[in-house]
Amino acid sequence: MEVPRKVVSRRARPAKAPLSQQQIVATALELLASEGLHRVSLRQVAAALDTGPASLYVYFPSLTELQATMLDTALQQVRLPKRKGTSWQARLRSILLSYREALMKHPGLGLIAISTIPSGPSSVRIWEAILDALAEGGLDMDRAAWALDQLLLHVTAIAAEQSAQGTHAEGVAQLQQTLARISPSEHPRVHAARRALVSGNGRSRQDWGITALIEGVAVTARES
Amino acid sequence: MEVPRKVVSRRARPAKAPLSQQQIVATALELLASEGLHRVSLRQVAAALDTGPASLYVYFPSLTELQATMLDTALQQVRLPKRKGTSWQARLRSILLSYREALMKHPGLGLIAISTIPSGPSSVRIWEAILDALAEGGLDMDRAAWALDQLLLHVTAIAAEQSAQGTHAEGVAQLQQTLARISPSEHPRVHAARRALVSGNGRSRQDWGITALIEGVAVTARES
DNA sequence: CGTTCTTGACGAACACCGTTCGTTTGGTAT
DNA sequence: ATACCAAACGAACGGTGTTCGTCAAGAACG
Repeated sequence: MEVPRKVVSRRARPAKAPLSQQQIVATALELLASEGLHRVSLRQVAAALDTGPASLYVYFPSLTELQATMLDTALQQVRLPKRKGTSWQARLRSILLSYREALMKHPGLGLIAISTIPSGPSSVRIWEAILDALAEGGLDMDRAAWALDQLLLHVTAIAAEQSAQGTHAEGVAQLQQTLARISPSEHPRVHAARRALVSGNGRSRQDWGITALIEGVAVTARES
Repeated sequence: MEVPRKVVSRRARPAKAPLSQQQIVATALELLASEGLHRVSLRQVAAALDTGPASLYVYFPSLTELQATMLDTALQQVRLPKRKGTSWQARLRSILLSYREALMKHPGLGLIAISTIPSGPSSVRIWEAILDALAEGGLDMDRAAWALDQLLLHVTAIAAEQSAQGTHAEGVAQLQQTLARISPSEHPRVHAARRALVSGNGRSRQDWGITALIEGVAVTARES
């Protein structure tokens, strides 16, 4: 049995790929949606583009930079409500919910988002909208800046948590087991709430958390 | 030049290590504190213990499990206030601040915490204290369970964010650069707040965020 | 039209990583 | 003294991000 030494003539593949930043990012996001985060490596993305890992370094200086671009691209889909008759809290809430949705659309993006500081053009656009809502709520600039940070942090954390759990759901089983073994005498509150702690699809819990944080922000605005 | 084939006699190293779970975890935490998170690999921990990576698998089935144990060990240091004359909000706040401090003591632990669901004995102890405070605040069980989840998530996110930034601070520079280029006409709010967005040591901002979230939780309790 | 120059593509290699397999070994029970 | 057993571990497998030097194709220029 003889090993064919020469590869297919370079002419066999018609023109190869032009290869561009956008194409790479699109492929990576596609891969992220179909496979998990742990399958999105530089090499896998390169393989999906039918090339080697070194080729991508022409367009991105590092994997981190690629991920940042992926994140910014995904954040383009965040919808910003027009300034209408709704309250500023409602507007804020709708932005944050859209933000969460954008992150969750590609599982794993949440973990990327919490490891980097998003500062792409999409982010700036979102910041503007959030600051606008906060200003209408009466927060001064410093408070608004703090609020912006903490609000986005919270939403990002929600997405990250879900990303991680989606990846390896064995941690949930671990939690259930722990809760089942709780001693009623030693930890009565936990024991009583052991069902509530794992109930819910998470969605309503997250919604409630976001609302609560906005409410808290509003309260500190009033008493300032 | 001849390669010395035989290693040092096994007798040279007096009795080797007894090697135990606790010792491994302690070494790993030490390594995490001194070096960064990216230096805490199975192999590095094993090397610090003067052994090979395979040896650790006797005590931990995977790196993830090791990290979970590290996390739980670190959370043992969270201080729970006695039920005194202070308000339930103040008690809750003090627990969460201690939680944050425990995570931040070892940079990188935050990222571990957000990727796993802490369910060790230390966590249960903390849950009990938090649920107790929330019950005093008048929250019913389901709400309290949600609040517990969101509060710990937020604190964990704070620690994770700081862990990531500490690892590679070049993202901060990226942010500063982005803010410097903001067009005043296109994004007036962001431009006006560009200083406030990077000011502060983060500590006061985080404190404020935690307080705001607690406040929000309290509000929803009142109106339930 | 022929030649130089630039730049994207990429094969190969480096130093890591988590994990597994099979063997060795030291202490304990028989 | 012997048999056993679990801890220790050397070596390897398949993966990772990144770097380096080379190659080819197109542009620019004489």
